[in-house]
Amino acid sequence: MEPIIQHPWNIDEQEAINLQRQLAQQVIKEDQLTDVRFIAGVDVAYHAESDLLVAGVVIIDATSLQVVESIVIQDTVEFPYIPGLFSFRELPPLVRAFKELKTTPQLVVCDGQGIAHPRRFGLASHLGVLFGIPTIGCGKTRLLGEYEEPAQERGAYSPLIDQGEVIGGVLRTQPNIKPIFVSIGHGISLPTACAWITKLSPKYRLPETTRQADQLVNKVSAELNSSR
DNA sequence: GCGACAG
DNA sequence: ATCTTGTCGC
Repeated sequence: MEPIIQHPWNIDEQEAINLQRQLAQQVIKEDQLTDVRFIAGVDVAYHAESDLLVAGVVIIDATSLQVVESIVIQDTVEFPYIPGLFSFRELPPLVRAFKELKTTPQLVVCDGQGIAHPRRFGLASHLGVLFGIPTIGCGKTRLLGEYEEPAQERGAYSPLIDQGEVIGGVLRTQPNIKPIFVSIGHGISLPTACAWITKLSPKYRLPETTRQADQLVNKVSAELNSSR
């Protein structure tokens, strides 16, 4: 699949921030999902002491949660890790991986935040607007916002709030286990996003999409080291 | 100035 | 993210 909008990646910090403020206006916070049969999961692994990285995307069947396709590509780091500008580091390689997909997903789950971001435009929102596809931001930790501990039952979630605005949900995917941070990426509502992440996490804390993508890039990343 | 800070 | 072994527990 190809991006529906294009913009430069070789920009500086200030230009990146301006771009986020502009593109954030295109984020849709209502459900636009249609016949969700395939869901994509993405992740990136880095090589310490080098500028190499491995980006991967897996497609899982929405019903069986089994992997039906996976793409892995190797690339070089071109942007530093700056909280708030994460997508400018991981999106370039992920876009390359998406271009090689044969299967078109109807939903994408990202390892990082969606609108739970200082300018309401985290990795998930950026990827969603770029491809014009529904996305969910699913982070293991918080970037910003305050919240109350959610109930202990699986599927329970409490609002993540910043500046008096609900920017996401702190979701309990497994009973009595540390919750994860879910937020709207693009083309989906928070309740629907939390429902999907809960469905995608029948056995573990993290959804199958990110677990599978994680295993994929880590495996390839490890083989890369041993062969040197 | 100090503390926080997705991966 | 990555650096890193064993270990307590279901």
